[in-house]
Amino acid sequence: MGALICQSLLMEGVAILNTLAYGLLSLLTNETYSGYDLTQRIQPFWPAKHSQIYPLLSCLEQEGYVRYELIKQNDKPDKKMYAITDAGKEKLREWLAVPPAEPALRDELLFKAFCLGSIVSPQEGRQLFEDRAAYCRSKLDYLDQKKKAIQQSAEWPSTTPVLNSPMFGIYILLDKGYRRFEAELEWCEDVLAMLEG
Amino acid sequence: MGALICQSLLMEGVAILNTLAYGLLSLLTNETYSGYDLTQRIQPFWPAKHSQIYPLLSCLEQEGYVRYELIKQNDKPDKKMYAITDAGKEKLREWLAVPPAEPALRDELLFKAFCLGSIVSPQEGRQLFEDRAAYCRSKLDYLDQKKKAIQQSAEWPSTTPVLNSPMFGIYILLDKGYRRFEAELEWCEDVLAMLEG
DNA sequence: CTTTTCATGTAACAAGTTACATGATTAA
DNA sequence: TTAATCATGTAACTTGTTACATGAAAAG
Repeated sequence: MGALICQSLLMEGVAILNTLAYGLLSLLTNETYSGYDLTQRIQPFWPAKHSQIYPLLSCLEQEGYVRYELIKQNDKPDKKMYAITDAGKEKLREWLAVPPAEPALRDELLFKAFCLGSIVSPQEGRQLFEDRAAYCRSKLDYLDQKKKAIQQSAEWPSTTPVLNSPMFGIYILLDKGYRRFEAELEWCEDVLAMLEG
Repeated sequence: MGALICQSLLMEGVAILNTLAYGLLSLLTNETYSGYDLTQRIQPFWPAKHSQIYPLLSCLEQEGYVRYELIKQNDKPDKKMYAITDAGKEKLREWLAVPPAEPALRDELLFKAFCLGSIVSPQEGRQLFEDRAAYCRSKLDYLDQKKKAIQQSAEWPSTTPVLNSPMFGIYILLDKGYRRFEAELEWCEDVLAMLEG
């Protein structure tokens, strides 16, 4: 798949990148990361497996949007640390100005919840929503911890988020995640209350 | 693609269905729908195009999980009204007991928001978040309207949602959507305030 | 007069997942 | 001793999107 993108060029010789590729470039704007790092960090924004990331990275490298340095390690396997190039930044800047596509949420719990009035028993429903509530709580714990870590870091000068800080982007995304799971947890708790009474 | 699923059988001769297939069966538990109807109604829960729905429906029909009646229309094209069969309900019931996979959210705005601290100008940021806020408001309007329509319908006996009603499932999903976009809108407004001050 | 809605389908392609492949270190 | 973590890659497959194909009615 990666190979195909590398070859697919517009008439002017401009490579066409997909959202995942722009996502990788976005993550690389502040720091250098290995393919392994990127695979983990991209999950909250755009779920993808390493088998999709690695070929895409070599493709971005061939196109000159990223470059890597091979880091030899003793205790762990060697790794390639990727950095965005000026061409990559330029490509990303163009994309940022394009209005984003509609967000896509795929959640099978919604189908199962839909069946609550018909073929799902309240018993099964309780199980489903208790599990999801627990999932939300674990996400909230994690995000809270991350937010606090940023607020205590050296690059975070004031109590309120500062636009000029490179941490600003990460901060508002953690905040987004927090609000998302907060709302979902409340929903789960309200549905559970309905299933009882 | 649909053809492949129709042929892929476990050793015991049991067809393997994907989430989209179970989603279609879920929607068919209360009412009969055409492929066209299903394509529209499934969007909020699991985005899919008609080119994916139609072959899947014929596949489900071949496996005996749904059945259709051909409805001839004068002013509009003829259509196939699909209904779930007993075998389909049994298949769905089995699936409902299986713990659901993690929800997958893919939203390119998140990447663009991430770049706010680095290469996105506050000007561009404002545009992005104002557009998303408007999108959320339109969704909230739509969902509010739908919720009110249910509350005023004949099948909705009391002021609070009733578990036994077949409307219960739809109601809690509309509620979920409402909370989701409410939280997202607040986030957009808070980020916009940060971009100003 | 052009676009949207209704309605169903297929073909070609892009995107995403699962499985295969390797291998050392470390924690449970 | 089993599993997880780190680290990179490929092959085979499934899932999802775009484009092609048709055509009448209604709304702007």
